[in-house]
Amino acid sequence: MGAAEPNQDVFQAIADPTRRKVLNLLAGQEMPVNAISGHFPMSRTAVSKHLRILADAGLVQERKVGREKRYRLQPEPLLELKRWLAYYERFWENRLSVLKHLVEAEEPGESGEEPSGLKAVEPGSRP
Amino acid sequence: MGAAEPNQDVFQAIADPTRRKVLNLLAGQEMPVNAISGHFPMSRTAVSKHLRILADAGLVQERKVGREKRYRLQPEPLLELKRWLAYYERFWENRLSVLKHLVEAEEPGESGEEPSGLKAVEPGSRP
DNA sequence: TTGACATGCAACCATAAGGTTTCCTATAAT
DNA sequence: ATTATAGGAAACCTTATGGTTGCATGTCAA
Repeated sequence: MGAAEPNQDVFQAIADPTRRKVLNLLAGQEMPVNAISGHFPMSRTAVSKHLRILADAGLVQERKVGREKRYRLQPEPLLELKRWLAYYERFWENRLSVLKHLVEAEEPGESGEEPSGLKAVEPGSRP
Repeated sequence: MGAAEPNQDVFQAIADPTRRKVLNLLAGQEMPVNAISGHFPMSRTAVSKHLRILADAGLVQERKVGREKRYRLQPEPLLELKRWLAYYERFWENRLSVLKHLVEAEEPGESGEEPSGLKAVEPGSRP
């Protein structure tokens, strides 16, 4: 592994299924490393490395309590993902309104955007 | 590389910056491989492999036109990402609302709000 | 036809990524 | 003091991943 430099990419961080599961675990509560690693078939060290990657991406926050280190979810970096996604959202909404019923629990009146003439701009960089 | 098995993971597919840029290129229009690879500092073959990965993830669709193969965006698989994100959205919305309360410091009437005891369920699997 | 263009495939390469084991350092607990 | 617990760091291994070059194939243009 080798989480070399800080500020890892969020897309990269959530690419791994194990890390996504970790995020899920930490969603509800704060947890120490041992408790977390108990949910995985790999060594504690391996989980620890995943935690470092998540921390580098800013997705979890660590807090030392006694001899243990508790981790908690820090969802803010996911905003970048959300913005990226929002850019493409218009494309599929445009094409398949039939699939709309699959997108359950969607807020009504999200955004009334362009009908068709969609120009390609770098997603994630909005004025 | 070696795009071994079909049905690659979407999270994995969008983890690579090059592939995200490819998606961005294909957002507006359909493009042949050569035109796509023209936007990258790597060989055409390399881009072609990225296209295969995207295709395996269902994010692009190919269509043969004469001697060229045109690719177009197929955003539907991003729905999975959206659902995954939606699960975590509540967490940061929760926090932001707390922040909002702190900043505004308006009223003492913040009783019936966030119990903060959000239970962890597997995201992406909704009843 | 003959040749130029557009792509795919195979073989290969270097490095990153996920994992393991072994040790080392703090902090409790007895 | 001594021992047990929680976690991290170093060294190492294996496989994925991103990339290259060279060759083969299909298609359009002359």
